[in-house]
Amino acid sequence: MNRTELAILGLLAYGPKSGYDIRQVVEQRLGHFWHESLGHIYPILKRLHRKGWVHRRTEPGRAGPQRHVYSLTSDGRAALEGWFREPIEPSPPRNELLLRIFLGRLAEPEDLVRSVSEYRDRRREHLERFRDIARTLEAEAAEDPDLTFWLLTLDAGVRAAEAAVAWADDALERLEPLAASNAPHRHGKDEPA
Amino acid sequence: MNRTELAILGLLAYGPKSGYDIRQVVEQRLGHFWHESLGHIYPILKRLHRKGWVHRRTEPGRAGPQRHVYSLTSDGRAALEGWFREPIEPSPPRNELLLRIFLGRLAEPEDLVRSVSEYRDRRREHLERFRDIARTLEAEAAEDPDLTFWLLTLDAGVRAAEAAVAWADDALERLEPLAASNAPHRHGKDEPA
DNA sequence: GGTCTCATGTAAATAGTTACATGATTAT
DNA sequence: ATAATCATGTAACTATTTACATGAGACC
Repeated sequence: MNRTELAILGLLAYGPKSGYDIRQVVEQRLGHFWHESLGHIYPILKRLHRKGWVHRRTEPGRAGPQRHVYSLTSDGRAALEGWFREPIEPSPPRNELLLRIFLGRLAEPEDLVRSVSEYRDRRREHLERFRDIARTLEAEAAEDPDLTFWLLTLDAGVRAAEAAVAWADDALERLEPLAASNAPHRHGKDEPA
Repeated sequence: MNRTELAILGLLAYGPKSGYDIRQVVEQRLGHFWHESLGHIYPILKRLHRKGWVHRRTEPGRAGPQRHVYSLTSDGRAALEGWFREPIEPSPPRNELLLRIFLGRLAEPEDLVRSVSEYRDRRREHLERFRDIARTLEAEAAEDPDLTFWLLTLDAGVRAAEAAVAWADDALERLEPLAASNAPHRHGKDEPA
């Protein structure tokens, strides 16, 4: 069962939505751990409809483009519930920064330092953003029955970002000396064995 | 420029390899942050050859299947060096566990608890494995010029896994009470708004 | 004799992104 | 006027996995 299908079913369980709506929700609420493009959402909605997991209604009395609103059918809800019962299998890792570090001996140390710095900055921004959102949610959605779950996803983001920043700080301490000793007088780079 | 192409170029920079060899190295050395399947490696090698980034040599005097050994050309090395100079753009997130947590109100709390427990166990195993490998490397490859870089990738894994386990522990503390109050007397599940 | 590892590759399918195409409404 | 937002969808492309197909040699 496709992950995108599940994500969409999950969001529809909270109420009917158009493809465009789904995109908004994914971007605004799931953005820190999930991503979907419109070019993917529309075909998947079509597929879900073919399978009978969603019902499609065209909003009447609209000028311009038609608005199609989708809602969960009972089959769709059953599929969603089935997913919750299934184990999650880890997705194969692909961390481009770590690939670059691993091959680090082939690179100019300054390039590694820059790569890690940029990563650290990005993760620091995430950290602040996640904390901000968590604070806002705690204040403005204090009564929401979903609050616990949302805070858990944010906390996961915060912890991961903290660990990433701490790693990057440490990595920079080890990489900067290499760049410093390399910079003053540059000959040709050593060929790897 | 394709990430798999880069990974393969990077490994070939350490010496000529066959597709099969590359698979072994990816699995054994890059396994904690990178993945490639054979069905992907072979076509990519073909493509790299077409682009003139690798040279292909068929090993003579072998019975059975031919062994094709690839090595970097200077164009290939240039491509690799270009990559080091380029910024890394973050890949769109897709965290299935967090998706499940986010939609948690739709699930049975026990299912959430199980999902998080399994995740925690998996990450704990990673943690031990990474620490093991780091210890082994420090002892057996103390002189290797790549050691620093390898240890950095492992440290990233260790820190990420530690943060993940800590998060999971905390999440379980918040989710288990929900499961407990749910389990004794189960009526129908509440419908979401 | 059977299974594991070595060794290559192709084919089919799935997943997903980006660019294209269209056009109304609303705010500046 | 013009840009942004609302709104849908398709087409082309890229990436990637899994299954299939083949066969030798080594080990048990």
